[in-house]
Amino acid sequence: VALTEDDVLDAACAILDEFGLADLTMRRLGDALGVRPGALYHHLPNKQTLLAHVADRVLATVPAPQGQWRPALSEWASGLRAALLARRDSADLVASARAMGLCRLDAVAHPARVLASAGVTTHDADAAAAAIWHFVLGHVAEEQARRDWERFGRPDPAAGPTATAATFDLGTALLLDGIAARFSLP
Amino acid sequence: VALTEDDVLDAACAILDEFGLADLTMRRLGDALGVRPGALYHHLPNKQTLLAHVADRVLATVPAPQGQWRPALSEWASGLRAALLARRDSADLVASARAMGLCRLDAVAHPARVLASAGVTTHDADAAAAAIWHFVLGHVAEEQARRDWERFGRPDPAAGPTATAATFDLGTALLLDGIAARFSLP
DNA sequence: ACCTGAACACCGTTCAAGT
DNA sequence: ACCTGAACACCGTTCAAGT
Repeated sequence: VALTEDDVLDAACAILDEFGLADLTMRRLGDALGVRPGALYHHLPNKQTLLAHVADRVLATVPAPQGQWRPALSEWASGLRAALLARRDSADLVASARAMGLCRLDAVAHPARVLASAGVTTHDADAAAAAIWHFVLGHVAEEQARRDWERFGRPDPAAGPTATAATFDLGTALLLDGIAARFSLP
Repeated sequence: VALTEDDVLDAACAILDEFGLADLTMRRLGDALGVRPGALYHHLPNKQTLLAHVADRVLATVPAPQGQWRPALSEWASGLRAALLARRDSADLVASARAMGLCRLDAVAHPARVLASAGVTTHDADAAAAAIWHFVLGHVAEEQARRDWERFGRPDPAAGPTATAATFDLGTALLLDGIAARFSLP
């Protein structure tokens, strides 16, 4: 039976979760699928788009925000964080994939629309949604990097304040408070 | 004359600015210094710490915050962004270097102290400073990624809202408004 | 159409041997 | 102490040739 692009993506996700982004290599991927590295290029143009498709898979699992703006954006932020934490090293993946435009932009367009329909300028709504997006990606990137580092690093004793669920909740609360104050939303 | 660790870092910064992080390789670095790749390992244990030292150099140029909390944090945020934008691809560099603890933690400790001396719990101050940190790094990472992509990518027509100076200023304003509101600071 | 086999042009890192 | 020469174990990608 012939290989599918979905088969390749499934195997890529499995390697990612088990061994991390540094070990997700075209050769290892070929091995996992019982195929030579070159065969992968019949299903994907290059590694870059492979990673972009994995990033798209991750973002596809974050639920679209709905309801009143504040709970909607709050749940969107934690939903995005949960989706990223569920797939190892995916914050870096999504960040670089989005930069090259291969990533689904809806991810940040949806929350912007929520703010826009609450009465905020589309210009301000875009910027505010982007601010939450950047905070979440930066926060989770640090969480996942530390997780990778702990997996085979030293105990890493007094390394300062750690990025955790509590710092995440406070960060998003600050942004939502700021949105409420600056755009005078209820 | 013998090579210094500073010589290696200087050459690394030059390659970074001219060719980007993807082309900053131990072999190219050796070529730029007129030396074999293996010779670099007499001055640095590995590439990872080389990158961490470059990240430290970048962070060393961001001025420490002082004065009233709001202008102090505002200037610290834009100072951090300016320092990162001055060195190509440095946002990714700093993010990964900080994850492994090799980076100077003072970078985020200073703004936290500003908030603490304004009357905020050290716990909350740490989290709020980390929130600004994560936003800035996420924002600049996207700016630099897009800059890299434009350097030899397609025109990239309607790629949605771009990370720019305006979105940066609004994002930090939201965070500062949130800090003022949540911690009831003047 | 899909895959093999084999190559091309690279990597980071190590280490005996020279000076 | 510092560097060379040469190797080791990898990379992503391409492409004729097979089926």
